[in-house]
Formats: sequence, structure tokens, C-alpha cells
Amino acid sequence: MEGPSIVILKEEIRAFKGKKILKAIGNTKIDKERLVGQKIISFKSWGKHFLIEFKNFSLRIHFLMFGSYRINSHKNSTPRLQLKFEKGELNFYTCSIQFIEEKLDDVYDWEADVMNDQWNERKALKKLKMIPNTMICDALLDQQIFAGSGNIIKNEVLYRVQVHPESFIGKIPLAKLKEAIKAVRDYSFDFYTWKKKFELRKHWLIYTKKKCPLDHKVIKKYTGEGKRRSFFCPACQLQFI
DNA sequence: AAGGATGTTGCCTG
DNA sequence: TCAGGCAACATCCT
Repeated sequence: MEGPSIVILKEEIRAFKGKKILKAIGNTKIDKERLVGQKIISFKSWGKHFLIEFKNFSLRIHFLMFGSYRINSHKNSTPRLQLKFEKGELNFYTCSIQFIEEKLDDVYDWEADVMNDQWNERKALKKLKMIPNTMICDALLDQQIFAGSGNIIKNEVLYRVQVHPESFIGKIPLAKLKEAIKAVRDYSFDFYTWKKKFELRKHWLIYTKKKCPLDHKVIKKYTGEGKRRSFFCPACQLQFI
């Protein structure tokens, strides 16, 4: 689940703000009893982290690859965590859940969160300049630089800016690098809009495709240190090495 | 319809 | 000793 999906969750769950947890069950190993009686102060997100803020601590939920949730409904499987309220319930499945004791502002740099109002592209550029020998395909998945960017966003952004995933940061012209940084945020908002309309896939230009929009053959390769799937068109996307 | 993946952590091994 | 590999998570898609 990439950053935009977490922003959507944050919106869908809004009505539970200020509500008191009456019951907490599920197969998570965290101390669920600690949640009972707590009032939700706010829902926040940082990249792929979904955050529930309480008075003296917060809960961090990460959905990884297969995580899911239900609001006021549930699946047949045991939830990792279920929160019951006077009216309604929240169910989180197959996710990683942790307590955060520190204040969220002390833990998270909101300027690194691609979809946040505080997103700082100059800071992202500065971080990229520090890793010239890193491939762009790895950098676009680095949550310390682009929190919320995932493998779909990586692939679509690289196609949009016509850069080969195995290009080295230090070899990419500055203007192109800046263009890529902007494209990560722009594509994330497009992702958000399309996902809400259940038409995300329809808009993929390169991800999982066999042919690019210009009908060239698309290469599928596990690239970079992370060895994540990259789909790219060698004809459309220039490699900087 | 079997197999892989929108992701990260943590254990195991050499 | 530590980096790299890989299982785990459990569902949905091709």
C-alpha cells in the first residue's frame, strides 16, 4: 500500500476522531488493553505509515504488501487489530502495528512526506545529491527521501520523466532530477484521485505493461540494490551512467 | 490456476 | 562480524 492509499484511509476514517475505544481485540502482540478507554486525538500519516494519535502515545500501522482494513464492517479472517466504539468498529488486517511513545513531531520529518503540505522538494534534492552512486530506482523507494513513494509510483514517475531506472543519481542532469522530484508528488496526487475512482490500473502507462504507449517493447527487470520490479522502455527512457 | 507482488522486518547463514 | 538472503505476512491479480 503506497502513500496515497494511506491518505485515502485517513479521510475515510475521519468520523472516528474524538471517539473513545471501548474494546480492542485481534492477534497483534502489542498490549491492546492499553488502548481501551483512550480517545482518538487525531489520525495522521507519514508516507506509508498510518498514525493514530492518543494523549500520551500513538499507534503506528503499516500495511506492507498485503495489509487491508474495513470500516464498520469486517472480513471472515481474524483482524490483527479491531477497535470497537460506541458506534462502529475499525478492523485492520495483516499489518504491522507498533506503539510510538514519542511525540509524532519528534519522530517524523513531515517535510519528507511526499503528499504532506510541508513536503520540501529542496530537501529531497539535497539528499539526492549526497548519494550520486545510487541508482534512481533505489532512491525513489527510499522512504527517508520520498516517504510514501512505492514501486508503482517509482515506475510510473520514471516513465513520465523518461529516465531509465538504472541511471545513477550523480549522472542525471540537475534539471531532470528536479523534474523527477516534482513528478513523484504530482503522480502521487494522480494516484490518489484515480484510486478513489477505482481506476488506478487503467492509467498505468508502464507498470506491468508489455508495450509502452508508443508501442515499444517494455523491459521487465529486477533492478537496483532493492531488486524490485522495474518496467521500462529503453527507447523512451534515457539511461544516465 | 499457480505463482508472484503496491513492503518491511528480523532471523539465519556463511 | 556482518552483509546478504530469505521467510513471514495472507490476499488479490494475472
